[in-house]
Amino acid sequence: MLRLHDTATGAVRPFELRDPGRVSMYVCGPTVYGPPHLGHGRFTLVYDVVRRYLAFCGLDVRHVCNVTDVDDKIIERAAAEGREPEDVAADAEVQWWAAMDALGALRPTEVPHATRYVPQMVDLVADLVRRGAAYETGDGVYLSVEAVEGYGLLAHQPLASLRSGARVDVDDEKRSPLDFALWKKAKPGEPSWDSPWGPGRPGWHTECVVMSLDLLGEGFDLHGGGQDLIFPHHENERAQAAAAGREFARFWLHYALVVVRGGEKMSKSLRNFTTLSELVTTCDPRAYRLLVLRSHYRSPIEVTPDTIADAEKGLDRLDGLARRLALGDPLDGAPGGVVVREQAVAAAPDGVDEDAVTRFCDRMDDDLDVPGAMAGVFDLVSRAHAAADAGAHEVAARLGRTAALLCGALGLRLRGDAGDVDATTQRLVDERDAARAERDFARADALRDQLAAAGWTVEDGPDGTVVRR
RNA sequence: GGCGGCGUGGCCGAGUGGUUUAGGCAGGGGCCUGCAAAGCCCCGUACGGCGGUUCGAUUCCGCCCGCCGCCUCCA
Repeated sequence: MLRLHDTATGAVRPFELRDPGRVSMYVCGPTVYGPPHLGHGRFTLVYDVVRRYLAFCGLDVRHVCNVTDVDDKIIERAAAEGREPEDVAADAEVQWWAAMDALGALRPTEVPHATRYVPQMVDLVADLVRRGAAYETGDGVYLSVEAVEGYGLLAHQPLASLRSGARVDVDDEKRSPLDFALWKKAKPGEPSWDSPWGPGRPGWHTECVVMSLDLLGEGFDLHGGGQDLIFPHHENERAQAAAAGREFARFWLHYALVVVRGGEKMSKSLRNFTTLSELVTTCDPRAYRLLVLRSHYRSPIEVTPDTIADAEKGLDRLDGLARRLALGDPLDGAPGGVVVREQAVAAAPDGVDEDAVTRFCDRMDDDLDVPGAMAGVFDLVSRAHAAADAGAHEVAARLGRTAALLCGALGLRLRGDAGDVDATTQRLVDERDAARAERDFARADALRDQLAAAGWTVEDGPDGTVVRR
């Protein structure tokens, strides 16, 4: 039974589902106005792993991830570039999915867009006004946080102390500095929709309330995002749902942020980010997944050239086993693109090491201790090599297959092929084999140097020379 | 000012009240190899500081120091 840390209670507790066997999860996706960076990559990878693990356990997962396609940032960007806001959003969204695909993440099962839900948002805001929880001002409609039972639940702070720390500008029309916009009245040139309060657009927090409840229903299982969304975004979502008398998320799952050298968080506003497209050109995207898998989701990860290089080495160790044992990829042809434990165990003709799978799940069930689970995978790698060295090929195959299976469960594909070897390179390899057969080692070494200069690592195995990049 | 988190061996990074180790990377020794590479075996007696609880704490409690996050937009 999976146990998860819930931000609302601050405790790790059993992940009990609303509907047994089915998981409903909603994660706060991007505002599409610029290129996604490493932090967004972690976002996608963390929830990709959550989803895959739930599926691995045999659960049917609905994974909703919204796209915010109307927002101040988009409007500002459009104005600055002399473009239409919807074009800015559309282009940024294309970039978003390209980057997430490159990371090997499954697409969410549903991707609602804010602009498609405006009428329903208007209904929610009107309902909140009707209930006396929201009020109209000169520039919009605001939620009165005073009217919300338990405001501060996620921030773990009472209303008074939140108010004392508030850095927002004083607005005479707002009853409390913490009151937030549900509806923003349109200024000239801004995208707008009709409403009882005149033309305008929805505030940021409202869309997630409406879309999550529409798609997943009240009391859905899991709501997630980065730790930077806890307050005010998620607090304000919960506040609206509570004020509207709707049951909201049962669990709140927040992951820690990506930090740069020195521990400062990576963010667009600090301008210290690396885009995912840059990352993917400099390293194997699987290395970034492994980097994310090596730390717990609630710990910050430091991404630097050194930590990426470290992950690449680890990846090479995993790939090395796949090469040696010619392991297949359990994700190839997997229904839904996910590995399911029971099916995988049943399908493997020579079996898998079920003890290792159980240990893996024990670690994962403990609030997703992915690093602990991966330690077990690396342990399998060592044991598989040792078995192969000892000539116990069936044992080695079973252990190796298990390692590949568990990597696949976390969305990490191992690569067992050495990559395409071009004709020129193959000729050098053949020449080197011939030289070695004649014990002309000076020539063999010269050829190895030549191959190395071209970026190939040369390995002499029992079946002759093998090269790889 | 309020709230929360973190400080583990050269580096990254889990975990735990005590007889037996996370794991990866780097490093040292050995085996294998024509030499390498890959792989295997062995090696490092780590838990910010000061007190307290305890038979015993890195693990619980308190204080202190340092770092970070949130309280404004942000994955």
